[in-house]
Amino acid sequence: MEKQSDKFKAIVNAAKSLFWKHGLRRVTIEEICQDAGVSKMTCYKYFSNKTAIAKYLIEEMFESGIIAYKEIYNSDIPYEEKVKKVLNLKMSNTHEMSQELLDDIYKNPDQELFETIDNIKKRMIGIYLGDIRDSQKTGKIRSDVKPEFMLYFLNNLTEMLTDSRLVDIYPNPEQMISEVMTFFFYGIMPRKNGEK
Amino acid sequence: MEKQSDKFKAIVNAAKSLFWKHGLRRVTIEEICQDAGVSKMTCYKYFSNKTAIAKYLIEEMFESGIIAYKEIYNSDIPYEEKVKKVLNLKMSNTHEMSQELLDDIYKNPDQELFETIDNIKKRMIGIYLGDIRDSQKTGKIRSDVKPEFMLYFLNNLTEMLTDSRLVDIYPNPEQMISEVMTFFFYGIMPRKNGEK
DNA sequence: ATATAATATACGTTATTTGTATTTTTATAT
DNA sequence: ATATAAAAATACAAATAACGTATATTATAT
Repeated sequence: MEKQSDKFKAIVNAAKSLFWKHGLRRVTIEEICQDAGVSKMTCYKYFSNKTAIAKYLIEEMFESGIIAYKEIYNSDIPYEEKVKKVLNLKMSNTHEMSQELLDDIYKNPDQELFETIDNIKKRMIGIYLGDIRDSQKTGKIRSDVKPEFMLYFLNNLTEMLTDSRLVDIYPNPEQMISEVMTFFFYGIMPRKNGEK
Repeated sequence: MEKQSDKFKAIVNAAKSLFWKHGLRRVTIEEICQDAGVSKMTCYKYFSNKTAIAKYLIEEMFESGIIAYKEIYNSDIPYEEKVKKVLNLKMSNTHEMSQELLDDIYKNPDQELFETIDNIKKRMIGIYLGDIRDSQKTGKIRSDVKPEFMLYFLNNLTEMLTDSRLVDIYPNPEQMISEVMTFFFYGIMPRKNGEK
């Protein structure tokens, strides 16, 4: 029982470090098995093919992403802090996954992976939208904004935050996030007297 | 004339960044061509196959390495400084070339690349040995040491300097090199009075 | 000893890569 | 404009590599 799961973990770990470094198409199953110290047959016991391994890894990643997000959202810190932390989380997630891998996933001929990601995305959108509506009800943010617009804008923000044309303007990412965050919360208008 | 060399450079550059990142076997010629923005036929004009491109790149790299070394050796700085700089050079060279690539080269089925590197190494050994003998004649270093032993020891040093078990002992690489250098020049015995 | 699980090996089947040949496009000079 | 040369696009057979499965061998534990 425990030995099985050891092998399983070995396969998953080997696959992860290879996929994360080289993407999907450059990595072969035999290579994964070698790195995992496991025979090909054992690998096929757990996964029917390479895509299945990738699928498992991606699901696992998103799952832990959701948990990390929920932890931030449910924590007892100011709302602005939460948004900042979530943005940071999303940024680090996209960065740790190589462009190589993302490209391979989206260009994948069999659309299984694409659908997997699509499903997870839908789940996350649901969670996000729910949280935004919740925040509107409790007066954390303006309620005369469509949650969908807000979500779209947030996604756009994370893209912006990884765009070198923006990044290069600031000496460090923290300063960039601060400025973007302030803009996000208060817009470009100068603060009125009395507003903090 | 100039356009040709542009394409050539594009191919070489694309191949270099791909090889350096993924090694040899993961990279295909078509991929190189795509990245270089060049058709496959054009690529085959300049290189007969993938190995030929790698061969060119490796020769170019070692060539520039030799030039960099000679520049240090012929420069007008204290002998100890020279050795330190050469060690630094060798360290950065091995680091910039990924382990991935080195593995592929040594495991390469056709031994052309291996021979290429072997030849270059022989050339470099000749240069090194000559310089060591020269240094012995001019009294820079003890003459009762076999140059071959010295060279072997120097190569061993560069290996040590990239060994994490050693690296982890020091807060930064510079300090490590300093200590190793002092040991290399003076051994473990305390300095005699009057010696600087 | 026997059953179980993993490994090693071999192998036919696909899929990919290679290197070349042919045609089409593009650029350049006359 | 037209001829010429060079590169790109396309197509393709041959070689190679990867896939997935079957079978024999070797450990391991009961």
